[in-house]
Amino acid sequence: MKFLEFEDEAKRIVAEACAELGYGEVEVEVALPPNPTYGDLSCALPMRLAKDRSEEPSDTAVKLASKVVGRLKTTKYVGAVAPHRGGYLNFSIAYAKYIQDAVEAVTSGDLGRRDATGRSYAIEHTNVNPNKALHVGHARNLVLGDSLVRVMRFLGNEVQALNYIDDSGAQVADVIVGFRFLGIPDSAPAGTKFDTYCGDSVYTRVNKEYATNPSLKEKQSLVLREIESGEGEIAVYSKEIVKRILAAQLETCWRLGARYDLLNWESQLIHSGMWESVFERMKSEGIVKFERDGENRGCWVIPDPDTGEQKVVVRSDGTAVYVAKDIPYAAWKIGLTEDPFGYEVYISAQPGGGALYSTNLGGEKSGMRFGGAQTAISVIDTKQSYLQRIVGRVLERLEKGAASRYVHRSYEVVALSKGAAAQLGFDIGGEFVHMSGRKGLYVNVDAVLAGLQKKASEETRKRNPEDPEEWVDDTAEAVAVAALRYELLKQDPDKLIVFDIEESLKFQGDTGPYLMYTYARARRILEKAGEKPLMTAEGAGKLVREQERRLVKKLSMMDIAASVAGEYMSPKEMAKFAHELAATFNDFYEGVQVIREEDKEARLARLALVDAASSVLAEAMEMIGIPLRERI
RNA sequence: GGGCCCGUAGCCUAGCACGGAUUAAGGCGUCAGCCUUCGGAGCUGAAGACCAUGGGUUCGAAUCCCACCGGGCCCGCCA
Repeated sequence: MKFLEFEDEAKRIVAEACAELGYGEVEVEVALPPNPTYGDLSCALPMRLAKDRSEEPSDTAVKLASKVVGRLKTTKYVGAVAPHRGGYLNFSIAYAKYIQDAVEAVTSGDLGRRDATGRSYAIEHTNVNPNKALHVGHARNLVLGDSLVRVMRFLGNEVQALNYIDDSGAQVADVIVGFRFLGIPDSAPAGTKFDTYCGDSVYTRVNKEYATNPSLKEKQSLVLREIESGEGEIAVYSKEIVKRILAAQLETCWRLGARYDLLNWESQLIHSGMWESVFERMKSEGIVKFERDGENRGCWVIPDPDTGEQKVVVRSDGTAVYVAKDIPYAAWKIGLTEDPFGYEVYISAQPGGGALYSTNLGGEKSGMRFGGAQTAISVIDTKQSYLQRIVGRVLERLEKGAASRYVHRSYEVVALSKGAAAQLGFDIGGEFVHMSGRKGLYVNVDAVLAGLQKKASEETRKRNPEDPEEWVDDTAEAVAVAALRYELLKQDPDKLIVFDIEESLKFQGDTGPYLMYTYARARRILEKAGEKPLMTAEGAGKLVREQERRLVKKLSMMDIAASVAGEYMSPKEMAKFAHELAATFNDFYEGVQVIREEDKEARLARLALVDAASSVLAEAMEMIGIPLRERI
């Protein structure tokens, strides 16, 4: 938004001054000064110029500044420039004009989507095996992926949000084994969600049985074969169970604010014929080779050019391994294969969102097109990095440049603190432990949300004693989602999160609820004012307080944060920005009166500033999926 | 054995991509303040860090390079 214009102006006049002084064509870089007393923007160019010409940096800075000053009449937003003895040029914003334009831009809906690239993205996330309820580790994937979808859309890209359903793997088979061979009833007791029931009571129990009952393990491979063939009574039954579990999981996903465009079923991928055709191409291009002897005798392998190691893709019995499913799927995402799928509506309207489609085989395309994106982003945890690299390498061999269009957005997993494990009845040795669905050592997302919701509803009730129960519940639910999403998103994806239940029950400080609170506070001012905000040149001229300037400067930098978030596929940038903006607003709130300001022009201008700040905060919150409420 | 990631106050984190300003930024916790004033899920102040360690590059390193210590993960004809 306006800050970028301010930057561009500063760069321009420095470049012009350099040309005038005979420094030639120089690349002008600017940065935010470490301390606001230096100004609003700084440029270290004099230091570099001085070094090349063995001058004193401060002399160069002074010389350059004197030429830059002469050009200030050509700038709208650069109000002053000052040399600093360290060799810097420091620029200050011409605030009267800047405040007026920045606030008006926001009010008229210009949020500076100047990075709109119009690229197409296929972003895959969530991808939970349909045999259990989501745990907080899955939630990290979902929050990262869904926020990325939101950021990319904000930036003007066309995004398909994909959710891959592994309906033909061992994990699903285990649940079917439990129902069919251990006589476990296939309906959950009252009050328990079906996904939770299958994960907690069926999957873990079957895995315990495997240890003592070898014949049960044989049943698993029987079930697995039937499911994979897609035919027979067990396959039909499994499909029904998977649908029921998925329905329960989607409730949790929607609760967390995620929406998808397409479900990709692994069972259909297998029967689509894509693997066979990709495999033929891999053979003819020499990407895979058949091993005649050695330890991989009888297998098709992909050799690793770096290490000389081999990755088996087709076993000696002719069946394909796991990664062999990923290759055609990846190829489909970026359009390296024909699209074999039809698409049908799976759910006509997701809560607060559009239709959710599903692939089908041999059906109509119903006018929808998926796959074939310019760039595919797969949100998958860091453990899969090795396999994802192999996929990328194969794609690159199939088509030059394809590897750069297939991006593995990796992230570290969520582990449990000693305390959280203890609450689940596990006594662990160290300070944290990795979650395990098989052992039942995991924290259920619905349970976490329920705990957060309970605490939030107490807080909300205290503040709003007159409001109806229903409103309090709904508000508390939103606060709970805000708290969890923010906590999982704000931390760098490369860092392990050690989840602690007590620790997560915090609504103060650097949290999602803080953002909601700040937004509600701002909206309250606008509601109570009973006047229409109006930014005029006269009014803008009266906003000379430090808190007002900091606020307008911060809100005018949202597009910078969004473009960084998009460039590095790092939605946490938006979390950081939202928090900074909220803190800046609260500082303004404490120090500056709005409604009680007697001067009408100043009052209406300040109202306009509050209006703009709340709009920008809302936009940033939406990009990370934090719910907006007028009151909380 | 090969590879990837993490290490910043008592605790949790930001800053590292593109190296800059003798005040390294937040949050939790601790201590001291701010409700006759637009919502105290807020704000202000204090104490608390030789940025794991040792070298190197540079006028300048939390940031780049090398080494090393500690922690996590990956390297199946499992999925």
